Amino acid sequence: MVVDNGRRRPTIEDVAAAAGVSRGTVSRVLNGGVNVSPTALAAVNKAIKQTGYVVNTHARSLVTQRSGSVAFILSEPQEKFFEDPNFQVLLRGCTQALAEHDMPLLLSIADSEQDRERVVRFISGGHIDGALLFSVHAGNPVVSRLASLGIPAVTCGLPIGHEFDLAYVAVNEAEGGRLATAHLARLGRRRIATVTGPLDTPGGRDRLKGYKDGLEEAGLALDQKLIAHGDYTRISGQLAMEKLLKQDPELDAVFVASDLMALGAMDALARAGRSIPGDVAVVGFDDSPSATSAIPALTTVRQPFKRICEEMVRLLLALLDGQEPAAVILPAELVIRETA
Amino acid sequence: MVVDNGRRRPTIEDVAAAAGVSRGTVSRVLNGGVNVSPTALAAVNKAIKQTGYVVNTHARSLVTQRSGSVAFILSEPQEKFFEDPNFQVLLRGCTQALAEHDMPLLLSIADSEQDRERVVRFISGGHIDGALLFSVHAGNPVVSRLASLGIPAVTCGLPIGHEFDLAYVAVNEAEGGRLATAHLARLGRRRIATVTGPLDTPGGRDRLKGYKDGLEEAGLALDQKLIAHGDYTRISGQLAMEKLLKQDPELDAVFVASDLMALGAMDALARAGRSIPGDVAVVGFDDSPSATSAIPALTTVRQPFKRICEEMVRLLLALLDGQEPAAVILPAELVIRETA
DNA sequence: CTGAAAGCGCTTACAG
DNA sequence: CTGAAAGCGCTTACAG
Repeated sequence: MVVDNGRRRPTIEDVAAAAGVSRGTVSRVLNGGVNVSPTALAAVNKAIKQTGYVVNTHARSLVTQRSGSVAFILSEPQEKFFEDPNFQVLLRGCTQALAEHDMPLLLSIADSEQDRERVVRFISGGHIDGALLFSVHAGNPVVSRLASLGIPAVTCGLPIGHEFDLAYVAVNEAEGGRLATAHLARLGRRRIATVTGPLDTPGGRDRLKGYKDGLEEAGLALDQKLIAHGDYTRISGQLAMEKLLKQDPELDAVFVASDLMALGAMDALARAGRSIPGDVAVVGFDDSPSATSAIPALTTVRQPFKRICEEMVRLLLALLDGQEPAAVILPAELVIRETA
Repeated sequence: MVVDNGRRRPTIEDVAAAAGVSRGTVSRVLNGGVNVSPTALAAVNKAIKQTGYVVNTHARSLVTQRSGSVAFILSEPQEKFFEDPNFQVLLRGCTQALAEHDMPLLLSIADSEQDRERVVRFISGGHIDGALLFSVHAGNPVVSRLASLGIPAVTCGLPIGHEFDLAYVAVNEAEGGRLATAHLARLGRRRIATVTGPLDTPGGRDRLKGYKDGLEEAGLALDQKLIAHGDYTRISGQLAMEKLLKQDPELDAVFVASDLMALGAMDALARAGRSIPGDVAVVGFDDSPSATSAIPALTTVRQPFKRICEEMVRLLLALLDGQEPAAVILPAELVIRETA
C-alpha cells in the first residue's frame, strides 16, 4: 500500500519515522544493510514499502560525489551513425547491461566540433561518472581529452594511440580477417580481394592484417590490385568493389571489412553481372542484422555485440571502483551463410 | 586560465571568494543575472573563468527539485527497434534539440514487462523531469502510467486513448496517405493496393484512412482484396505484398505505410517478376534513409523528423514550465523518386 | 548495532 | 542590489 501524504515525495525522514529508527539506520539499509539488526532491517523495509519511498539520487550524489550514470558517446559523423546498424545493437546492449546495475545511460552525440566541446564540458562537469566510447578513429579529440582528464572510459575497439591508458573491449579483428580469408581459400578461391575500413581504425587496420595472414597461410600472393578501401558506409563498399573489378576483373572472392560495405559490394557485383557466390564469393564482418536479411544471406565474421556491451559495462564499473584499465579481446567467429 | 587547487572541483564558494562577493550573488549570476550590478556581474564572470567553475547539477537539483534531464523512452519490442531506421533519426534529433537547451537525454528501453516496470519506477523516482515517448500502440501501459502519474510527457504520433491528456507531435498521417494515393491515381493506376501498419497505431489507422480518401477522390472503388496489414517490419511488408499479389494479380500500384515495409514489398514484387514502377508503382511513408538507398529509389511521404523532434522538445519544455499539453500536427509532403 | 550531527553544493526568500 | 541564513535529502565518520 502506498501512502500519499499530500503531494510531496516521501524522504528518508518519513521512512525513519514509520520504522521507528533514525535516518542513519534507514540509510544503512539502503546501502547494503551492513551493521543493521534483523529487526531494524525488517522494520525499515516495511516502512519503505509502506511509504513508497524512492531514494533521491541528487541528494545521494551530492554527498557521494558520484552521479551514478554513464554516458554513451558517439563521436562519429552523422551519416554513419544513421546508417550503421551496429550502433543500434551497441546502444541497446549497453542500455541493458547498465540497467541491470540500475544505472541510466546518457546519450551524447559529438559529431561536430561544437558538439565535441559541449560533450567534453559536460563530462568534465562531473555530470557522469564514466564514459562508453564508440567509433574511435586514431586521433579522435574526445578520446584524448577524456584520457588526459583521467575520466574513466572504455572504448569499443582498440583505441589507437591510447592502447595503454584506456580500457577497451574488442573482437580479435586480425583473427576475424584471417578466418574469413582462410574460408575463401578453402573454397578454392584464388584471387581473393578485400575492401578494408579506414586504416586509422582498428577494424580497418587489423582486419586487413588478418586478410594478409590468411592469404599467406593459403600460399596465395599479396596483390595490391586486390585491395581497396572504404569508410564503412554502404556506398563506399560499392565504389570500392567497382574499383576492384576494374583493377582485376578475374577476382573470384572478396572479404569486406563490414557487412554494410559488403552490401554495397554486392550491389556493385550485381550491377556488373557477377553471380554470388558463383562468380564471386563474399564474406563480410560484424554479423549485423543486415547480414541475415541480405539476399543472398551474407557469410560473415561475427562480432559478439551483446557480450561486447556487457564487458564494456563491467570494465567501466571496475574503473569506477578504482581498478586499473584493462583490455578484453573477444574471439571472432565465422558465420557461414550463402555468399561464401 | 584554469586554476586547479589540488584535485577538488571549484565550488560556488571559490567563485565568490575570487570575485569578492557572496555565494548568493554568484548564484544569481548563474541563474540569469537578475538583480546583480554590472560590476558584480563582471567580477563573477571573471572569477568563473578563472576558477574553471562548473555548476554541480546534483546540488542544484536537490534544491530546485528538478533533475534537468529528460528520458527518451522506447517501448517497443526489440526487433523493431533494431530494424527501424526512423528511431535513429528521432534519437539523434531529440538529442540535438535537447543539447541546445543543455539538457542530457536519458535513453530508456522498455520492451519487456520487466523493463517497463523498471522504467516506470525510474521515472516516478524523480530522476527525470519529463519523457519523450515513441512507438505508442493503443493501450501501451507505459503511456497510461505516465499519464496517470501526471508526468510531463510528449509522444511522437497521436497517443490513441490519450489524445487529450498528453501532448504530442505528429505528421498529418491521413493527409500523407491521401497524397500518396492521389499521386498513384494521377499516374493512371487503377488497382491501387495498400499495406497498412498495425491498426492500433495512429500510422496504421490514419494512413489507411488517407488511402481511402484518396481512392474516393479519384473515383476508385474500395476493395478489401487490395488491403493487407503489416507490423512495420520489412518482412511483414514482403508477406503482405505476397498476399496482395495472390488476392489480386492485376494490381498496378501499392501504397505502403512505411519505407521499411515498402522495401519488403519491393522484394516480393521482384521475386514475383513484376517491374517497378512499370508493372507496379510503389509509394512508401517516412522518407527514411532507406528510401534513398533503395533501388530503384523510393517515392515516399516525408515525415519531417528533425522538425518533429524539435517540436517534441519544445512542447516538453513548455510542459515543464507549467503549460497545458498541446498537440502539433505537421504537414506531410510527397517526395517523388523512381518507384512512382 | 544505533543515533546525533556535520556536511555535500547549491538556491531563494528575507531583511536591509 | 546584496549578504546571511535556512534548507533541499542524503551519507558517513564518530561516539557510544
